[in-house]
Amino acid sequence: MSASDQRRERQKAAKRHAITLTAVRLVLDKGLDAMTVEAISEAADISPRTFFNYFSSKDEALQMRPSWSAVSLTALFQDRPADEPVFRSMRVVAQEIADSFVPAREESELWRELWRRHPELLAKRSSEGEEEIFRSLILAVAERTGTDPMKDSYPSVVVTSAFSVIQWAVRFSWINEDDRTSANLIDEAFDLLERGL
Amino acid sequence: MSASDQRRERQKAAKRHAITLTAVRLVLDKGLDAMTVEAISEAADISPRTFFNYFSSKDEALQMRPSWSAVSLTALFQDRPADEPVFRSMRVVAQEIADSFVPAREESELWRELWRRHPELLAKRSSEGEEEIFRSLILAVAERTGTDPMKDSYPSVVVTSAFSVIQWAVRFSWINEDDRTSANLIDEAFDLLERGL
DNA sequence: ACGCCGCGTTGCACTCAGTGCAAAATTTGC
DNA sequence: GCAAATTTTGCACTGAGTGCAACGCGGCGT
Repeated sequence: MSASDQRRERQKAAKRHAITLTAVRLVLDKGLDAMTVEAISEAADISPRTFFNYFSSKDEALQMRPSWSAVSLTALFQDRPADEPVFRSMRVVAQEIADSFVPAREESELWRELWRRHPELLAKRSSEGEEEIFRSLILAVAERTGTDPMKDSYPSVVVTSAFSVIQWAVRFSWINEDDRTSANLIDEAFDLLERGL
Repeated sequence: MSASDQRRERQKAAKRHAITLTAVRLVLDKGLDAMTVEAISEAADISPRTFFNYFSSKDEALQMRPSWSAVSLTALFQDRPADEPVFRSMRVVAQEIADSFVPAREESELWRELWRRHPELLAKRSSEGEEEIFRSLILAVAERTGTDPMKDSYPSVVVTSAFSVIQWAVRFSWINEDDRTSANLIDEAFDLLERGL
């Protein structure tokens, strides 16, 4: 039961991933307009109805599944030494997020081309669980600094600005030809924010 | 023609605004789920088809029309003295945006209640012309500092982090009971960013 | 071997958003 | 009051997304 349950999970994840790749190829092949649920389903050899067993919306099929969650990111932050400066700890979180946008090697070109042609897709991503991540991280920062996030702006400002530059760095590095990686860009941006604008 | 054209514009804007108010009241009354295009149209006494002559999507009816554009905001920035520090100029832009989220006095309670119950709507807003605003402002900043925005991160970091805290400030001030206005919060946040995190 | 069970897949019918087109209604200029 | 321009509307259609019930299939006990 546990063994076969896990196997099922793996199979399900694999199939989901296969559908995603099919969808990406379809978009690169025929364009975004041609990407109907029907077309994806046919290409992936499943029924349209089954598509929605794997994705709750059409767009979801074009997004990479994040390897982290609000919980794991917050844990990452909280596991840092308590006396480390808050903003230093945020860098660790930032790099973790940036890494999650690096696809497997064989797929790298596929995604790069998709994002180059349709940069909106790289933006759309975030807003999903973002709300919860923000709340959770802001609370964690407030706890570290011993302040009340409803009174002190610092935790909110740190988290929101950090995430905004993370998003910028990821987009920039994937859309443009540039020898700087998103990790590099995040470092540059964090340096600027740390020393003040 | 110029005279009556302008009148038409005003009438159209007024009608659009009336529909928006109808939609907001409908949501407060019956909930988001009940807000179908058909329901809005009926309440506003127009045909469903006409609804789409005024709005290109259902959600658009629940958003306040910004009083600015990429062009006007960039002009605002560029009209600042050339020797003023960039970040100082950004405050002006920030306050302009914050002001645009203050509804007319009689409608204030309506919007506040809507945003309190459905904070997503306050977030959804931005992404519309955001892309263009960012590009335009980043270029303006780069011009002021005499740098290449593809090489120097500074302009991008300033603009993206500024906008992220603007968004936070607006949301925070409208959702929570707090005696600080969004202008106050933006000042606090900009102080933090200016001196460094 | 038989039948039962659990689970993923599928078909079907339905609601609703959104669009193109052409006809009808209304407003405007003269 | 008439003709042109503009706005409103009906209609038909595509496509997303959902609930439900049926179907297929592998495992499991007897």
